[in-house]
Amino acid sequence: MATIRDVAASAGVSVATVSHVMNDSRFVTEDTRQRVLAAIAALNYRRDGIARSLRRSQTGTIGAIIADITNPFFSDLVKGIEDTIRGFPEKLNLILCNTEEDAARELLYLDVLMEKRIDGLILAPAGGNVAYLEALVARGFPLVFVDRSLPSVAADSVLVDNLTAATALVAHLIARGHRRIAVLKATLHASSITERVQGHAAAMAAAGLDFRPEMIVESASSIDAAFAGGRAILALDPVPDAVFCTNNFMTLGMMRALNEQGLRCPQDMAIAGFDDFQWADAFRPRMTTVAQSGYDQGCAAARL
Amino acid sequence: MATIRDVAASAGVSVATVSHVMNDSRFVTEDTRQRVLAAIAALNYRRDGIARSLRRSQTGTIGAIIADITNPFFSDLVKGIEDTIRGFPEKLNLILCNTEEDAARELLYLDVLMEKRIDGLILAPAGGNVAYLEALVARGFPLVFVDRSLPSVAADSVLVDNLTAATALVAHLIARGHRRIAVLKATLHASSITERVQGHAAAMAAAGLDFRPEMIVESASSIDAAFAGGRAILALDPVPDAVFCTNNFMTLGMMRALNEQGLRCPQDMAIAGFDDFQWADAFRPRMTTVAQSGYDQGCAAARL
DNA sequence: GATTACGTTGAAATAGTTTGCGACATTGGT
DNA sequence: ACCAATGTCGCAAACTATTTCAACGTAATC
Repeated sequence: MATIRDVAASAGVSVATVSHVMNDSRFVTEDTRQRVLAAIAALNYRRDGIARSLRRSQTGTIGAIIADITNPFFSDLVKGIEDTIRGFPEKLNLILCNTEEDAARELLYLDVLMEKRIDGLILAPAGGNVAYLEALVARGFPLVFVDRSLPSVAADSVLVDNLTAATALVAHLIARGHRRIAVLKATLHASSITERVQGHAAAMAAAGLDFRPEMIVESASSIDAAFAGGRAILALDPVPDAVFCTNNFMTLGMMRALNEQGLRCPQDMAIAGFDDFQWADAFRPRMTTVAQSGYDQGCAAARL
Repeated sequence: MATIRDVAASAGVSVATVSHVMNDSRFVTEDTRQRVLAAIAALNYRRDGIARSLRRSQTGTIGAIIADITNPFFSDLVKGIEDTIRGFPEKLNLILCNTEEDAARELLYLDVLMEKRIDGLILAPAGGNVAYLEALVARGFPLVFVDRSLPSVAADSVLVDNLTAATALVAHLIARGHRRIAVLKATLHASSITERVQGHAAAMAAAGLDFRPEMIVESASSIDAAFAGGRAILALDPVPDAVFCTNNFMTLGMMRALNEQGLRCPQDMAIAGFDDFQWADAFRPRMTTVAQSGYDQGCAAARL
């Protein structure tokens, strides 16, 4: 691999000049510039981004630590991030990490990303690691939360109004005559999920309906786990006439449980879900969902 | 930020010793090791991965250039890659790039990833850039293709047998009595897609059915484009009794077109698709699909 | 008592680039 | 002919961790 020194020697100039033509960082006569460019082409020289980063102390990479790229919400989000950073003149790119909602894994990733000297981080926090993150923003590190946030950490965040949206969604179910509305709740230490559950409670209370705690069924945030949770809901006595699913894994798992019992939606049980997915509109049954645009959230986070 | 020099001073040893305790690269007496560790903890020192990479000439990052993270096939694939590299003792991580099937963007990404000195690359080639890639493998750079490959580039690749799978799928349609089987083809310069179309032709020929070229409708690889393509197929005369969709975007677009016309699947028209998606089994209609595991392909590629 | 061997540590070279400072050359004005 | 101003470029010092080579101290051997 040719280095900048080889190019300089080949073009008969100093390494400083080569650096300046590559970065347009000061004036160089057209003649010497052409000589340098020719040498670069002849040697097939590419500058070494590592050495460059060391000197400039910025790497041109940002990190994204999310829960699960397999979840359409997050893959939309990542797409939004990438589409946005591609617009910048500095050639940024993205290091992707999946925590699977595991705070220990999040910490591991935080450490290695910091070691890699990323220029900024977009994080859907799994919870925990609060002190670590506080220290980060205290140092002035560019951190932005997405999808959820940690109250004690003073970082920008991109969020939707989960409480209002969930309240409206459950109120809609109530308006359509449903009374026994269960919740299939993902067990996450994420502010988004707890807010959605609060929305359910608020809507029920506003309609003067009471519900017992056992109508909130928890399951891990995966389709398989939600399937089991869905079964539990169908086994409730009395059986609910509607269920509010706190994210799209919950919705899918619930749907699967319904299918398994040969029940139909919405005749036998209505399903209202948080998170839409673009595939849904080609299929039956149609469900009531609150859509949040992962893509737009990704764009906003990247701009921050 | 503390440097290794600060740690050395604080522990009363040389920087060399600090380096060696961090890397276990030579024996250090337990006493001095403890002093060093204590100094590291006291200063909250993290080593600088950039300087480290410069010296060791490896970065611990690999690149993944794929078509579109929004496509469940690719997000499964990326998940497979990440789950696999997390198992390695060196802390690897992944830089993700979406080409949207654009060879020019692929080239851009190739350049910046090379500049970043990635240790390896997993690539779903958009086509083009052949010379560039040939030069890469000639230099001994670790490149592995995934989902598709470029015949002239001598790199490892992880592929499914598209021809056999597509042939079997179309033969299945024929066995169920379908005769006029159209193809909704994604316009990609990807070997995978052309092989699937060849599979359709092979199955038709084997059954003694002939089909006219206008029964192959092309559309860009997105749901919206495939929706338009699906309309075109429904406008064919005579109208086909089945459609083979070459990837999951095509399947979704076709389904949407069917819905729009109030047609039902499979009564009015059968749909067979390449690529399954895990959401599908919760919904109606059920379709015939050939499933390929993006996850497993990602694992295999990462191991290579 | 001197030499060898071994275990442990330090000093300095190294990686490839950016950048502040200064050197040299050319031009224009007086 | 001289001075100042401007234009163009080179030198060398950063940046931070790794690694080689050499040196030190201690113990063992002849």
